[in-house]
Amino acid sequence: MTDDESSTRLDMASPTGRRAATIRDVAAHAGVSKSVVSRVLRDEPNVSEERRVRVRAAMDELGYRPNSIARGLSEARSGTVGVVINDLRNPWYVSLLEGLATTFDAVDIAPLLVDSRLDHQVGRDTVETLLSRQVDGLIVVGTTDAPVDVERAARSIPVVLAGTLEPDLSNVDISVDDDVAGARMATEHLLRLGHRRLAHIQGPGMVGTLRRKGFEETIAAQGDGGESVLVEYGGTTEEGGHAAALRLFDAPHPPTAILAYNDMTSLGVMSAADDRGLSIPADLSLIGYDDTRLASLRHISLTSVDNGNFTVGVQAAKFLLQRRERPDSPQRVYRHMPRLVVRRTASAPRVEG
Amino acid sequence: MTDDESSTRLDMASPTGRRAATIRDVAAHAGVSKSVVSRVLRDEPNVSEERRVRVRAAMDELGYRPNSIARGLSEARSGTVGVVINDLRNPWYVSLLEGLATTFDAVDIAPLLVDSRLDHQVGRDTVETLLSRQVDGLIVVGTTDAPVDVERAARSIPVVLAGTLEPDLSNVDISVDDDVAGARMATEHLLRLGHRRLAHIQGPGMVGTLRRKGFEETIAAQGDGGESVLVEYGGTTEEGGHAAALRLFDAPHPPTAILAYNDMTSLGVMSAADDRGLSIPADLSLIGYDDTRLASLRHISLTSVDNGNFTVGVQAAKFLLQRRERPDSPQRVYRHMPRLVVRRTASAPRVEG
DNA sequence: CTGTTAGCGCTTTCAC
DNA sequence: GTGAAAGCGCTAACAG
Repeated sequence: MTDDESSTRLDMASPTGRRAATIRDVAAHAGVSKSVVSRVLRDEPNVSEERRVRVRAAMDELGYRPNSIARGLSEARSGTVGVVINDLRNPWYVSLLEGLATTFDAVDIAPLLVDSRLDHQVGRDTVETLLSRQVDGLIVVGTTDAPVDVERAARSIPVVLAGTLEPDLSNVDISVDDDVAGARMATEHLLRLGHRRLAHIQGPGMVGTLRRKGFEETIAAQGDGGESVLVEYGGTTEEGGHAAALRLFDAPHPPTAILAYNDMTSLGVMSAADDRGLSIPADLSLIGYDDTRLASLRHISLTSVDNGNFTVGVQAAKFLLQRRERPDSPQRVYRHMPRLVVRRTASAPRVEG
Repeated sequence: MTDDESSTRLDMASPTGRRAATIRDVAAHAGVSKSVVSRVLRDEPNVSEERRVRVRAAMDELGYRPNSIARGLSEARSGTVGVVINDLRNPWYVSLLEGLATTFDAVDIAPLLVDSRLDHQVGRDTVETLLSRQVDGLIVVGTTDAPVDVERAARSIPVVLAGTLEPDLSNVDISVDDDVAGARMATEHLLRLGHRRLAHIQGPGMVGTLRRKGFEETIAAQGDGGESVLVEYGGTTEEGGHAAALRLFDAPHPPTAILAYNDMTSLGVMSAADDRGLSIPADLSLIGYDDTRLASLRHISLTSVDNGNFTVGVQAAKFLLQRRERPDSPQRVYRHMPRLVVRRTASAPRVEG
């Protein structure tokens, strides 16, 4: 206390520098104990109104700003969650991130964003770094290249997968869209338009498998059995889509309609069509997936499946918050129902069949 | 010491839970003092090789993971910097972010990414929140809507502007590309192709002014004086570009070439050209700015000015690190020399003049 | 080289 | 209601 008194006369409000006011300074300035200030800070009830006011005033006068790091140390939490994204350059995750940020903001949690691809390049262990920063949880956005680390992390902190289904662990929640349903909607649309020569450009992983499944099952269930059905692997990139599309065009019975794995590969299909002088949608119908900002650009105007990534992000964040309360609760999966956004790249085929 | 001994028998290595091992546990396990462990942790020299090995072994056995929060509290720093972006949805910043991340990674600093637009919506004070999280610095990416907060922040921590010139404060460094030069390169390209009816779609702020300046000065300096020169305001969005382009098309002497503020507005120009049945580049040449991933999509293949955002980000991060050492050093400005990336949207005009 | 003693700024008992 | 004391996990003097 004695030295508190002496160090109190720093009286901030001055411009540059001076060490920032601490809870102790406020206490001294208001003539109360640290405890009282701490209680006021946390809006605890058991503080007389009079002193509460005094403390608030002191805080203002000193320009006091609570140190959330110190608080975290005491409370054994950091108020941050790690958000691992595999590649920032492919911006399908943007809405998802906004969903996360919005939800976490409300409970005063800050996302620590890391690009695992970048980390990988510099040989840094993404997850380990996050853990040593004491993140209160981990959100894995999209397919990760370090499933083992994720599993390890899940042993000590809540982990949620957003927009991906792997790695599937019993204590890791999942928030995704329903890829089978999304692919079904798109395929139904193409069938209804009258297409009978259809192709799918498949993407990687479980998500890729599910979208393909939705595509094939829908044709099997709703077609007349006479359809020609092609599938080519095209990865996730424009280049992959371009290459896959060219292979499809060269097939004996080239498709009149393509359902691509995502919007990026759709762009590749569009440029392949350009290369071959095929006009979209007159000669070729095309549907993408993700309904990214790309798809909605008028110049592109790509019919696409909206995967509801904002909502998926919100739900992922909620899962994390809930699992923080009950770490051992059983796995929960949220499947968002996607919807088809019809734009200008899909129409009836020029010639039937 | 005594109670250390007793609390030591937790012997981690077990799966779920158990409180994480601390420096104290390691010390006890290795039979040394906390100080020694701390020294080993920080790779200080004055530790005997033998004990160093013992400590390392103890760390491994206990699965020890340093708590960087606690370290930060001691060292009065957090190992994080706030990165404020005005709108995550416009992805021009992606490379810049990667430049930042790469540089900060190397010195073990984690970026705390916040979208000030989002914060604004929920009525949260972006900068204040970051300050209470004790960020060691602030990077403002692109135009900010809270220049006052930035100024306030600059009084207590290092602040650097990346990709923007405002607010211009004496103790705030700036890392940008040279917009006048970039616009000049693009305009020269158009002039050399033979265009004499040129237009610019201007963007907001200082950056917008500079690009316009580069455009106009180049024509004044290198044209023959007979050019027709138009400027329309188009903001930063596709919609803005679309509207501005339509106005230009309706002018008495519509341009044969347009330099747009950025790639997004260029996309708007492309769709406006679609609307009017104008073919690019046959009827209209178009150059964008930023050389985003959009521009490089084959289907778009937009000639654009590469602003070197990765480098700009790297330099911004370096400025921050340097200013951390010498907070009162004079303002420094890094201007990256951009370069023109020629693709398919600009060619010689169909008819001369 | 090593251990002891103080903190960093805050929360959290636990008496009063 | 309030305050004193202990402690979160680590670093930073300072004696030995």
